Amino acid sequence: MTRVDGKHEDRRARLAERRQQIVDQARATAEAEGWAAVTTRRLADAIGYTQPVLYGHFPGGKTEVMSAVALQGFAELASSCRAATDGHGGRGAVEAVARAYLDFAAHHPALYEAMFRLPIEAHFAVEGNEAELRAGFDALAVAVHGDGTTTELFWSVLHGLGELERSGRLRPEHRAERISEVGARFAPAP
Amino acid sequence: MTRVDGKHEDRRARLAERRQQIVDQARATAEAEGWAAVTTRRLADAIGYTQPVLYGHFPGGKTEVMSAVALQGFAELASSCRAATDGHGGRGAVEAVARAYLDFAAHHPALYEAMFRLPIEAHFAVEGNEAELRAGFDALAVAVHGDGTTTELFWSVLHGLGELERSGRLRPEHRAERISEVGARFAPAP
DNA sequence: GGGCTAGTCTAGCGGCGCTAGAAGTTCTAG
DNA sequence: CTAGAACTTCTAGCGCCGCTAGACTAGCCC
Repeated sequence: MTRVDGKHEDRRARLAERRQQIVDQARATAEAEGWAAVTTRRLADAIGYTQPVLYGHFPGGKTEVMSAVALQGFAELASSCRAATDGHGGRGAVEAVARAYLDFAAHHPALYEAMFRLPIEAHFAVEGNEAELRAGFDALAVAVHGDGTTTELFWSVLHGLGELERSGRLRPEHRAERISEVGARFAPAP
Repeated sequence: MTRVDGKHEDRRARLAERRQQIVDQARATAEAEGWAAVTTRRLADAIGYTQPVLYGHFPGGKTEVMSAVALQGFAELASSCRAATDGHGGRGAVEAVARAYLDFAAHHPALYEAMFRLPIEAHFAVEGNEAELRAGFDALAVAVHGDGTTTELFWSVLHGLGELERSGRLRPEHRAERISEVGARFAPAP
């Protein structure tokens, strides 16, 4: 039985590793050349297999791969925002989180795109994503120290800033000023 | 000479009309079935011609068509926001503009997508778009009555709210509350 | 050994954006 | 009046896309 279990274990591990390879490769390619350059053929090729193998791991095709990448993103963004509040409070925490959020969006544009450009149902279709999505929101809530509506507004500013900065619609040289003003307008009342 | 001019006039008019047909058809199809359903073949078919004719009007292909649709959108959004401030001042104006902006984004999701999902260079590549883009920003500036940075921030909240609402990430039943809070946080000092 | 299952691949479908070059039509110049 | 230039439009095709049916191997169980 141990042998059989060992085999099954092996198999599971091999599949899991390959699945991760796909996700990593997709993310890397997207970040380097954009999501349009991520095709099922290229992806399958990069891991040394053919398309049907990829579809074995992700029956939903490219969309499901993007969703898996996005899930990683949500975890990383939440963690970045939580880390940013360390040692800060009040307005300082708000600005620190804002900076962390915008840095994340700026440094991983393709990842951020997967997280927010995809219809949300695509994410919820995958098991256990809800907690991940929730965690990021909570990290913002801690910083602004407000009710749900305030947090939603805070999130919206950050998301809006990230998108507009990325598409070159805001003056890059005024970035620090914008973050400071976010602090002024969203700092919790003392 | 009048005859020759008349012919040329005719030709210009015919071409302009067909161009407009393409733009209108693209917009309608996108709004009804999403931009993925807008293909050069379908578009050409819908106006009773073939693909090369469409490419004669829009050498940049689908992207350039989207850009033309987006341009219409910028004009309409700016006009909506300007109209919203009429008869309001201070916080009232801010909330009115916010409501107008979000209504626009909610009622024309495909149009809004063309405006902001497309790289900005695509828009500037078309002659005379800069003024259109500027006009919308100015309408926001009037409402918040602040400097450039404040307006950028106000724009970011609206854009962020629009995108997150559209993708179902904010609680729909708290929409009014969010707009009211935008008013509270962005009303110009009296 | 002989059948069964799992894993993988080949080959193909329909559709995409885009374009070269043929064919038809209208205008112009001699 | 006619020959050719210029314009307009179409046919047909390229290479790529996401996705899938069915053939082929290799290892396991009886």
